Amino acid sequence: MPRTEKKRRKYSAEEKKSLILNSAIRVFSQKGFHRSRISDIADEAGVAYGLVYHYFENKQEILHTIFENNWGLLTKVIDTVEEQTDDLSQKLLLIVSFMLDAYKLAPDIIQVMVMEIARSSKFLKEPKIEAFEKAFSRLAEILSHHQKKGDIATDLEPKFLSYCFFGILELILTGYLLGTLQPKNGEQHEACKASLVSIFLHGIIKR
Amino acid sequence: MPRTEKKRRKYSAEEKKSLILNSAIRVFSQKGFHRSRISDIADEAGVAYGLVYHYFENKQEILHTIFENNWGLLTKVIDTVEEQTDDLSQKLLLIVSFMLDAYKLAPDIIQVMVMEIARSSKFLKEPKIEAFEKAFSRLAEILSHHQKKGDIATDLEPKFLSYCFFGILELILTGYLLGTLQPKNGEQHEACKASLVSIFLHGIIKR
Amino acid sequence: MPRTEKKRRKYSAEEKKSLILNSAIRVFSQKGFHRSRISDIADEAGVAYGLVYHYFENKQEILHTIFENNWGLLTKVIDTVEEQTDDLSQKLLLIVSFMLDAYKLAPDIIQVMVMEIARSSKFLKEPKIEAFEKAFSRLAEILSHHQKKGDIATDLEPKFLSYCFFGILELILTGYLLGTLQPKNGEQHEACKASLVSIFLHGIIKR
Amino acid sequence: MPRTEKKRRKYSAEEKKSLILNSAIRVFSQKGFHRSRISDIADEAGVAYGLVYHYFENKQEILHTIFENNWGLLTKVIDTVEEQTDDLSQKLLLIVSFMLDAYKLAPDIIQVMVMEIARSSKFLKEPKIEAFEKAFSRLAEILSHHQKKGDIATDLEPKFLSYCFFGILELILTGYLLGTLQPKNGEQHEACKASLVSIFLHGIIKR
DNA sequence: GATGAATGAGGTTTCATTCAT
DNA sequence: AATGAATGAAACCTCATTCAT
Repeated sequence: MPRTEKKRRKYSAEEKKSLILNSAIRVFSQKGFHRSRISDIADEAGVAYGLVYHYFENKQEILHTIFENNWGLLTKVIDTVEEQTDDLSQKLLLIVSFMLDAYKLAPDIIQVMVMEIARSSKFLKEPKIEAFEKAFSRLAEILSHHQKKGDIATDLEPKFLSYCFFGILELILTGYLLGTLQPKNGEQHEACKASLVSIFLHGIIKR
Repeated sequence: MPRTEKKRRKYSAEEKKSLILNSAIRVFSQKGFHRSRISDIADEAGVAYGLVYHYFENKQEILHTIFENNWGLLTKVIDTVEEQTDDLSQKLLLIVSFMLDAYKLAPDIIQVMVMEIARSSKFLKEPKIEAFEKAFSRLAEILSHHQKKGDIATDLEPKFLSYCFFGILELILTGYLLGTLQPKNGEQHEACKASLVSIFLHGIIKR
Repeated sequence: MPRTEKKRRKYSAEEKKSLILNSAIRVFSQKGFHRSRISDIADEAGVAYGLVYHYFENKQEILHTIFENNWGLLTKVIDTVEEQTDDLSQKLLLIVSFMLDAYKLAPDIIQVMVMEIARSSKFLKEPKIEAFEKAFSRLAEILSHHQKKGDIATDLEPKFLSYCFFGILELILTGYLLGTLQPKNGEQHEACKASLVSIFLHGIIKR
Repeated sequence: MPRTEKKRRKYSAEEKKSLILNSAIRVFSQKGFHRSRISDIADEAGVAYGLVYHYFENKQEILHTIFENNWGLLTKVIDTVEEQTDDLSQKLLLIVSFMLDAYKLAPDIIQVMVMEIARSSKFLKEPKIEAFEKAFSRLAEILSHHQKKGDIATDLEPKFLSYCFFGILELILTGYLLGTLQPKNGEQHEACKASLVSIFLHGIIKR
């Protein structure tokens, strides 16, 4: 019977959970959270739908886990940006890079984060909005620091700017996701990142 | 007493439809589209839920109607902006004004448009994405015109800029809606609009 | 105002009721009773659906009226057959003629009578089954009379034969209605009637 | 106590499906298809109504399954009749026997087949009419064979005769189902079958 | 761990019928 | 007589979740 055992033991518990989570991301991304059934996720993962409940409390918790796993990454990037450089434009480029590269690597995750979580956050328990808020605040702090340094015009509110910055990123990603904006590749992809930073820093006016 | 007749026919058909539509906007805005039941809408309007089906095919059509009614307004604003002025910054200000004022006047509508429609557009029928796309394209045309005039840096793609611009607006509104960003009033509200245009045109860097 | 009056008075009350009834027959025949909505009938008649309730108690009563109007005709034919001739085969031919001609003249009525009323009679109030029963009994009486006269084999139960006879007619009509059996025209239509009588009287065996 | 375990899994999946199907037959037969609710079926089967949807797409599919399961039996009987005997009257007796015995064994099934399916077939998807048609055609072929053999009068169309034959059977069964015709038992039941065959073959005229 | 049968709350939708105008 | 807005019971169906095996 060890042979059969092995077949079943192809994945460890943690791997199985991951498998289900990734299936969920794919399914949510394709059909949207509300239109996705637990059985869709289970089918995608190739497991019985009852098993999903071994690893997750309920459907909502799956979405929550996706959020936790990935939003943390952004937070971490923003947090470590300070350590990497002192240059404002470099800092912004790191954030832009992270997000656009993330789209390249895992558009499904971005889809879910942007579309499903942002959308429903208003109706969720407080903690999720707080998490969002934290990222915005951290960037605001960075901007505030540079404002004090004299890099940024003093009549602009850092928090407000933080929303502007992420707004640009979010809608560019949305355009990519909807297929109405063509994502670039290779060098152009990098140029695109620089462009975004430049637009935010210097605007679009020809100087 | 015919004038004060309270039971039925207080409203004309068109008014009743409007009543239901506005109730739907309020309910969708408070609970989100998926969490809203037809009976919630009917209760809010003070009618039997069967009546909702007298005026609308189904729940989705209510959302669709909200979209049609309001997205058209934005499209019209963008379309008429050209006739009002030749100045790029004035044009952008008109658009910004329309959207931020709309939030002031009817935050519920903005909530529904941004959260329920914009973010779930991927799952909607094609035509809706097209409608979105049209607004982006119209702005892109305007920007393209000014690029040719020499107002805008030539290395920037108008369509891309169009997404940046609306992205800023969208996330500012989202911040207002989530309550994480404080909307301003009166003069400051106007200053805020000018700020947004200025950020887009000249960036945030101190000159 | 007499002019307007006239327009409205195009139909008398009785004519309007007839109009609705005939529309109902057409609609029931096409969609079946349960799938037909009152509004379908009203549309077909070109009136408001509320008006249907001026002339009929409810939907069921419409069906009931169709039954009453038309089943009576068959009963009358069976009842008067005795007066017309003494010959068994002539009597049966009169009944067959009536039913097959009725199909030619008004297949919709036959459709409704056969499909909607016969089928649901089990679930209706007693009276309807009684009415059916009466037609079968009357024919049974006629057959019984001829049995006593020595025309019909004595080991056959007249009531039983009555069901056989109507069964033949009913399924031939059903075949016509379903389009799986080709109705004949003109002379062949008459020959068909004679055939049916002959089959019932002498069987199908070659003599 | 595992043997007497009463809560769940008393039946295998296939048995449970059968249980629901048989409950449906009973309910349809008593109340008619349209008047039967899914919950009636579930109650009759002693299960939650959601379970019905575990085994069947929808209500219509239940009816369809009943049809498939049982119409197939008749088709098979007609198909195998040729192998059993060369005598026309024996062949017809086998078919008559099958149908009248089926009524004895499972009047509910006959009720549903005759009342709900046969009579509403016009509104069902094409395939169902085709299935009916096939049985009629098979009998027509058999009759055609005997016509060529010289058993049956040459001026009669086999397809037409096939409708006559099934018409007789159908209305006799209808009489039984409506309770307006007394079904016989034992020997008389057998005599009744013979009678039907004889009527079809030799008619009712005293020779 | 794994399965999928079983449950039933919850929501949508239909449409016969009523009734003010 | 005529209209169609209004009502709400009724039924279907979905699917998250539980739980015996």
